[in-house]
Amino acid sequence: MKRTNVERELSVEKKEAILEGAMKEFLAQGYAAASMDRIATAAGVSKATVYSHFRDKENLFSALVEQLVQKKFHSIFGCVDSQAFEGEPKIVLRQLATNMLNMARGDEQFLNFMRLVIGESGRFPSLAQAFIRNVEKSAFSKLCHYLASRPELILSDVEATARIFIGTLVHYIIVQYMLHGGDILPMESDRLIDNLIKLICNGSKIENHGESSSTQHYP
Amino acid sequence: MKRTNVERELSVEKKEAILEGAMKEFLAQGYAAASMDRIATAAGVSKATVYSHFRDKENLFSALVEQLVQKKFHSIFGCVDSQAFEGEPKIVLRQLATNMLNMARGDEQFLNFMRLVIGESGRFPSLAQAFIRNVEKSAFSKLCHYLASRPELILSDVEATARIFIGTLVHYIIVQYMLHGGDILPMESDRLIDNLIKLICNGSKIENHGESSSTQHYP
DNA sequence: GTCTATAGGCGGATAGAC
DNA sequence: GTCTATCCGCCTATAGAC
Repeated sequence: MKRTNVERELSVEKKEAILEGAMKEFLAQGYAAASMDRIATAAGVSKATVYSHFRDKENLFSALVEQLVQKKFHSIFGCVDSQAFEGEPKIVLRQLATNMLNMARGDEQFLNFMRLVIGESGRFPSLAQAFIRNVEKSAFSKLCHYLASRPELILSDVEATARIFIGTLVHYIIVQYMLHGGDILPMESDRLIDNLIKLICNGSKIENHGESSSTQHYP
Repeated sequence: MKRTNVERELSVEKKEAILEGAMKEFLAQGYAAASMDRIATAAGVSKATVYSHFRDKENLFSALVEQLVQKKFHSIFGCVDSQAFEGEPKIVLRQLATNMLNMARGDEQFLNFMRLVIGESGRFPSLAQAFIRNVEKSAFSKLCHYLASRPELILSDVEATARIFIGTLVHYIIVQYMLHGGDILPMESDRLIDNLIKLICNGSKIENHGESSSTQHYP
């Protein structure tokens, strides 16, 4: 019985090593160009061991992306503790936006993960949806709750406002960092953030034609 | 001499056929999974003919993306004639946003093109930059000029505002259409557009601390 | 469970006839 | 310029020993 436990633990260690090797290979090469040989080598196991833990390449890829989506990139605001969502909007929103852009800038692993999810979203729609469910939705939901909790923000539509906020920042990350647009369309991140916050915090004196936003629950 | 001309024309036709076949294959399969055999078959020529027109797979891919970037997807506002950029902001901006989302929704060819450019932007940075230079920059520039031409819009920063407008819509396209988020994070496009336009058109009573915006020229 | 060795196929790229 | 036929390597996946 003792030997079985040891073997189980070894097996689990190998499985984790395989996922780690797969991460390096898939993030660097993309799905199609990734090689099971190189994954095995990077994990320090034989190719047959890889196939004993994962049915085929597709299966390994799915397992990897689901793991990354649930653990490593659980939220776009991943590096932001929940207590940061308390305080004046101008301060909190600036902090949030700054953290988001600083996290993405230069983090080639994160940028490659986004490239992979978007690039394969046509052939792996369920993985793209897993990404939405975990990363995008949790960030969106957190921001909606915060926006709705601040009475000084009289927003006619909290969800739409959250989309504008996140969309502006994600698009900035895509153009400047992922697509290497920094030299072609330069724009200081602080300048964008300043204007985004001004728009949201000052431009909210509009008629509230929606349902009461007191007991609303966001996705 | 006459035979030479005929041969030249045939050759040009074949080259165009190859690019057309390459478009189908690359947009459907991505770069790495695309096959030169299938491209040749789709173009109705032999594989050797493909290699007589293009040095290798990378070369063909680059030529294709550059062509698509310059011709087919020259502007995100591609389907919008320039004369549409005249009139009241609330009307023009709504028309612009609506056209943009309608163009992207369901156009699998366009969505696959975006997936390809983003997905390969790590391994083909110069193609991503070609995309920025042609598509993103021209849309951005048009919008900046329009925003600056409307005196009723007192925007403290035209370029930042244009980024917010385009970023919000591009992010919507990515989440809803490319990543299949429509069922997970539903949001009517009109609802987002309404709020975006309200924010830009009503929330612009802010101090103008920038340089005069009368004779500014945008990228 | 893990390994070595190998099957079997499809990939990109080319030689040489016409 | 275009074709047919072919080279050779790397790919995914598996068989069988330990």
